[in-house]
Amino acid sequence: MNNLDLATLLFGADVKPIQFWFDKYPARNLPPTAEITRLCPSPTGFLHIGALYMGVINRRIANDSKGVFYLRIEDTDTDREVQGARALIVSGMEEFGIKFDEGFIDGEKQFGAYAPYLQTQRRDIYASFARELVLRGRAYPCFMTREELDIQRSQQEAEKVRPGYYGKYATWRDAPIEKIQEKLKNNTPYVLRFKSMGDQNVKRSFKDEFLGDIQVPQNDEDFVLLKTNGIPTYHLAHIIDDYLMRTTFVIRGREWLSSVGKHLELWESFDFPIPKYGHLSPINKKDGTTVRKLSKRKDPEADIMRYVELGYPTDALIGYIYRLANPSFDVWWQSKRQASVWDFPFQLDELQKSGPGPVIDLKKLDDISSDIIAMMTAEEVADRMIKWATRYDAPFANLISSERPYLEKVLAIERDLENPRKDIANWSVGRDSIGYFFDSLFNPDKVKQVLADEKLQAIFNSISKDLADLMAADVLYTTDSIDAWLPEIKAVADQLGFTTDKVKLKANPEAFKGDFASFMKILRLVMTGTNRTPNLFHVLKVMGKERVLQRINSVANLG
RNA sequence: GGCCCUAUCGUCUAUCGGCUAGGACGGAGCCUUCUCAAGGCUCAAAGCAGGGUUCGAUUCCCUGUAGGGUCACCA
Repeated sequence: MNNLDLATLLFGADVKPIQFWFDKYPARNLPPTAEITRLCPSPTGFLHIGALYMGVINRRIANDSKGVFYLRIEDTDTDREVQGARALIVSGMEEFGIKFDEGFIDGEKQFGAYAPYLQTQRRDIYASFARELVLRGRAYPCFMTREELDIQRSQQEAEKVRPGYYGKYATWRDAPIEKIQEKLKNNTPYVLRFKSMGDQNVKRSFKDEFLGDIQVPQNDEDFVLLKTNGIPTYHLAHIIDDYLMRTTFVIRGREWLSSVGKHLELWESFDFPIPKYGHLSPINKKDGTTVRKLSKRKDPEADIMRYVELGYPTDALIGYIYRLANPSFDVWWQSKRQASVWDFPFQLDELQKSGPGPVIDLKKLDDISSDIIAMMTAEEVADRMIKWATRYDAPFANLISSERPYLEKVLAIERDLENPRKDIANWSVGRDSIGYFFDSLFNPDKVKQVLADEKLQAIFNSISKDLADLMAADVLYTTDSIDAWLPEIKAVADQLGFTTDKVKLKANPEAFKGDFASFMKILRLVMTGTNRTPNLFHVLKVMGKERVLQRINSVANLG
């Protein structure tokens, strides 16, 4: 009995030799500097912000080296697979403008010369390579049940030795062929294990692209290559897929760092060239006093669609991600706010390497986001706001899109300045920040309440009739500049018994209703119901005379 | 517990032995002003601890401490 006999016993005679796959998937025709990167999510739920982070980095590395970036979905854990998760991954990346050169068009359809990009559709490939390892004497079947493994583990723990399937604990490693044949004859389930040649006590040096040179112990575990159901574990699938798809740069989570020993030995057992590896820390969040990884189950902010729902432009999140990846984003952004975040000169060697990983900070996202929105034209803001509201706030969408020209005028206020207005961080604040411009959202009752709270109700009541008359002057709405408008509105205040002369007011407070500022405050509240508005000159001009008079009357008439 | 990684303002971080430790976000104050936002100016805010090496250590080394990761037929 030799390796070939064992291979045939395990896999039958029909499995294709690995050369078949080498022929089917030839090397890519790319310059040697081109990086081939990939994103390999598991379809276990929504698209995690960490996956987007990985996606941005991998996309940029491929772009900057004129390489290829592809999507491969790792669904070897059939138990954890969530229905529809594949489609969520594809649509989510698309939403954020991350394109794949190969992979999936939607949750089902695939494209690219190295297809399939879904691991459960690659079982024939894995079988060939698993068989190859048997031929090379580097893999063998193991018939231990989970119960037996558990018992062995407990014993190891009791003896205070490192738990695991290695060395003398690798029961089936050198089992006589008769025993294997017997088990096989009875159809006993088995896993295929790797036959490790490593020594845990020997360190080997490993270069991580982000962490630098580190020392890792050699692998000595006979870990599982094929599960009982014939599906490979991550370890086997990773090596085969990344070899056949010619990945040059594997970027993955920090949690894989302690598996590199296994992977290095696997690469070598196949005589495949080892790609570059880079391990990145996860994104964390502050939970009370502790910092922990953003959890798919517990943290809504881990879901990238959450940011879309909140109305952040997708570029804001991309910018924020660049910022996490490259601290120099801050400096660049300061001088380039009008640029697209995608133009950021991403530097690979700047990727953060500190241990725990960054803590997510939504305030920074707001900052970047309001910068981005401030740089948009009114037309663009209108488009995006309507688009967002159509999805998440239909009544508001109907309202603002039915008065589109008015909406654009509203959004144009203080936008064409050198330092444009920066008061919108996401579309969901639209209602609060510009809602009062629209009559159906303007509530005279509320305005009255605010006036009462501010103790301005009595003054307003005493001037409301004259105010309406004076505000009917066309000049208040036709002047082109604040400088020209201000004297006009001051004259109105004057005629109503307010004064701009603080000295006079102080000398004789009883003679006046208040200063100019308090007049403006009343006018502002009557028009908008809030103290937080742009310059009143613009507000009145955009609202127009009719609306202004109507609002004065509606607030006054409420008794 | 073993192994691996990491350790600078509240947060993200810069510093490739010379530091009065820099920037950004957030915070405070002032200026501008009809309010807000923005903008300008200013302020508060950090090197985990202890040992070495060195003329000099945030930077290099050791120990401790803390955090993270990992020790699955999960990825």
